[in-house]
Amino acid sequence: MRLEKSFNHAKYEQVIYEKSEKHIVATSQFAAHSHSGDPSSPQEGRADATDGRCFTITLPPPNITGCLHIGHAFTSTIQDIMLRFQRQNGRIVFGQPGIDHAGIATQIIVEKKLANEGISRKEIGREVFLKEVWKWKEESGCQIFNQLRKLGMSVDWSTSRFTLDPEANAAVLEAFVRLYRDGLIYRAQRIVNWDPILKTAISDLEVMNKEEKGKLWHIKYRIVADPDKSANPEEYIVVATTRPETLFGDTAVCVHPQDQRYSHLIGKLAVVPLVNRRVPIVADEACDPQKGTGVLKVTPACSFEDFEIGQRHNLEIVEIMNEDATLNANVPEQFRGLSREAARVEAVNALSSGGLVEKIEDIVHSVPYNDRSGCLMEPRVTYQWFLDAEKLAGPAIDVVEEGKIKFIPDQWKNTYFNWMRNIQPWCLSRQIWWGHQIPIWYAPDGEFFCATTEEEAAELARQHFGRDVPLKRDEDVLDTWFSSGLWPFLTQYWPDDTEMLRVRYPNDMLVTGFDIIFFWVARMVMLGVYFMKDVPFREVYIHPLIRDEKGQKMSKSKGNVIDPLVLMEKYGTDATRFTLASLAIPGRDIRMSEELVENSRNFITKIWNAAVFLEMNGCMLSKSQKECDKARLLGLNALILHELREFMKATKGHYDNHRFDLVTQNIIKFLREVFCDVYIEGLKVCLAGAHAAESREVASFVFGEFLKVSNPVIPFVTEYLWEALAEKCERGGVEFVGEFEGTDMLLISKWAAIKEPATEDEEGWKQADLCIKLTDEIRSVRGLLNVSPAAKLKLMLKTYVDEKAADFATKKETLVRFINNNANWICALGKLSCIDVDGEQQNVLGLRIIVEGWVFYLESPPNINKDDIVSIISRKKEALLRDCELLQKKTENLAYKEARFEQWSVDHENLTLKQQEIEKINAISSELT
RNA sequence: GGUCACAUAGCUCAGCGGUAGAGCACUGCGUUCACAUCGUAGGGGUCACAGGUUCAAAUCCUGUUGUGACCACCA
Repeated sequence: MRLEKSFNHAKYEQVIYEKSEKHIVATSQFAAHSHSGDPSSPQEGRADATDGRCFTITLPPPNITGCLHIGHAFTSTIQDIMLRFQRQNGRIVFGQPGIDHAGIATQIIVEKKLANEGISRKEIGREVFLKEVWKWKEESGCQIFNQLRKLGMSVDWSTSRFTLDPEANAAVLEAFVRLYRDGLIYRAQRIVNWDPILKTAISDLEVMNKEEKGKLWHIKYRIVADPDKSANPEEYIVVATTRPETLFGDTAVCVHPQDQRYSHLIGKLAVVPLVNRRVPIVADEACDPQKGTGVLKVTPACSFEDFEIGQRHNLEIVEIMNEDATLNANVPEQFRGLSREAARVEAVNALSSGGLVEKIEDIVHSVPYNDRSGCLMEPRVTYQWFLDAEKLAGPAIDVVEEGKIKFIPDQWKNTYFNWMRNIQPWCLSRQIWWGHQIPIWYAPDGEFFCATTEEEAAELARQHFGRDVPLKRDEDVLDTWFSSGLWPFLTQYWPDDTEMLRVRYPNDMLVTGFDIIFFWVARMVMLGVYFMKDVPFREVYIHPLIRDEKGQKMSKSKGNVIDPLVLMEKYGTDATRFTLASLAIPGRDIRMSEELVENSRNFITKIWNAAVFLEMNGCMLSKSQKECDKARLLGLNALILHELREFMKATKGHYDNHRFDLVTQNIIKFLREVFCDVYIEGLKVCLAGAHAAESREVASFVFGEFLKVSNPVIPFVTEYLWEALAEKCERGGVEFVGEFEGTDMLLISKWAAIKEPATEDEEGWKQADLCIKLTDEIRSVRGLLNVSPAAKLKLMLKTYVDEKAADFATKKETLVRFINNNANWICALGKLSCIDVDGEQQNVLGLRIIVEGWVFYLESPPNINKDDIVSIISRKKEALLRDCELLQKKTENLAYKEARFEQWSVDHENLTLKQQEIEKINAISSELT
């Protein structure tokens, strides 16, 4: 015996992966459409029906800061299943691996690391700092690739790209320059979300609003009725604010135009306390009369809404914050240099002592934080580079509306549309160092030039000024998502018109989480359609979020993270992948627990044990197996081939529809309930008899196909068994261990053709199916009566419910012949001593088993009393009566008969049969009593 | 405030017009040699509620209630 007790994943996964790699590389060669005709060519027989196009997935590039977490494992498993399924079915497949430089995240980490060594970024300067980041990237950047290998990702790692490699950098700058020259990128002074600790602008998308307790200060602003006179101390307007420290930047007071309470004040001036600035009282729809006092203080430099009001009313912008959110020189001296928190306290004190605070209210409001750094945001007016996203959004909406990109599940397109239709200018610049530096050069007078290289910029400057001027490059870098947005074509060496770009773009599929739709999916569509004139991918599979078993988000601080690396160590990669696949239900958050992985491991052991059985009985797999439509003599074999056909058809459908949860369900059901419980159990008595050779052949074939079908989900154990049970391995006593050769791997094996069976074969599986139902009934009865499996009972075929039917004699002859030919396994499954098909003797105390109209007597087991039998019979009768009632109602429905006659007929026939069964049972019951 | 989901067995979830399904949990029986990481038999649900469409609704539509997510929101 060569197979061990169970699959030793620790020992073989890596070996198998290494053996797979050459096939993975060979099947992902992009030049598939130029068939060489060379039989040794790895693409032979591939790629074909798809005009030579690759099945391509661009894998979402993980951050260089990243370590494989359960979310990566999930999304990667889904993608790898897709790749493996397509590969098995003969296509060239390509998964584009890569890593993202993750600007802000990486800079934070390296800065912290350096800070621990007592080095500050500012001190060492940009160049040295960047060297440090690259050094750090080389040291720790690629560990996630090894983790993905361990997960079995079947991609050609030599094609990996980094978002900041030289070619990527050139492409990103090229994209920027083109967009700039097309008038879509501009520099503007606008209000942005500013992180005062990182000292950079960040994206709206990275801002998380948190509900917090806060205070609403009601502050009196005196009114100046006549600009030539001073304010009347008795006349004032009360504004309500949560941020009194920003009043130093107030340049207006705003009320709603229809608000009766304040209409008389519109056009007059108000005096901002503490700074004594006279500001206009303006009317604007943005002011909500219901909120606060209905009066808004307008600080264009400190609030998005105020900034817009300021634009509408042409208000002055008074900046009051430094880049670290301390107050600047534009505030009265006593407040300068204070932090915003301290300034708030001081401002409120000053206002209170002046009697200007009318009321302080406790409220709950939402406050914006940087999701990444956790820092409270400070809106600030700064110069930034913007992309006019609105212009790109139109076409990006169209392609989804036209169905050129399909979201799975479909409803996510609403989220996409919603965002696209309200799109804001995309702030591209970040005030950090790690990333693609913006390709803009400034002349001393502030004039700037956009070019991909410094030389080109210098040339532009020369043309502009008529002489050489010193140029200084913009210090800022681009938002990380800008390069990500170019990723599907950038990775194929755009802007060069490469063959791989033509073959791989558009991608077939993108797999990602819903949290990335705005950040990434939307940007790829906008930029892809813009630069490539075609969608970046045809389908977007949005997978759910993995939560813990209680439905909570996993987080390190909660300590509820499930580490996929631990799972893979403990239960094996196959068990981990199988579990993740079984959870891949589109559209709903999912709950994950270690227990589920344990169950999967147990199931894999079940597969293993089936293999052990086959091996023990000399059922060796033939690697040349091609189809499953041969007629078989033994009914059990016909049945399993039929079941295999159904299994393959259904599972292929689920793979095609990306329903991997249903794929795993099918795999479990087939292996457990069909292959093990029925087929192997029956086979045990058939391997010695007349049909032994046929049975070995069929068993091997079916199990081999099962391994193929399961391989995309559980590649390692299936690959191992495929080789371990292969005919050629049956070498004189050579120990298999460590000899995994990896030839003719499942990885590249096509499934057998699924053909409809010949008629005589169909008869075979139908009869066999009847007998399976019969043995199920027998087992059920035995279970209810607690009859020991050791007690073999005799079964007699008594009669058919409708003996008067014209084809009764033929039917009976067929069944009798079948039972005679297949008695051994039927007896084995039903724990019978024999089946008497003449059935003339009657045992009044026998149990009646009725299946599809056939009535059998089961010899009554010893020590069984009549009451038990009566009770079983009456239960059966009750069930039949319930069925009849429903069927009666249905068949009496004339509209139903008219609308769906075929189905009605089936129901009607069924009803007749069941009614006859009830009559039989009634007769039997009267015999008993 | 806007949008989108979701409510089915004790738990986690499939099913999405034609007699309610799985896994786990639970109960009985069982180590008969592929498998105790197991086998075998079984119990358990008026499919949130109310209307409507239909010959027929868990399934389609409308509303109600509850839950969740996302977007907007620093008065």
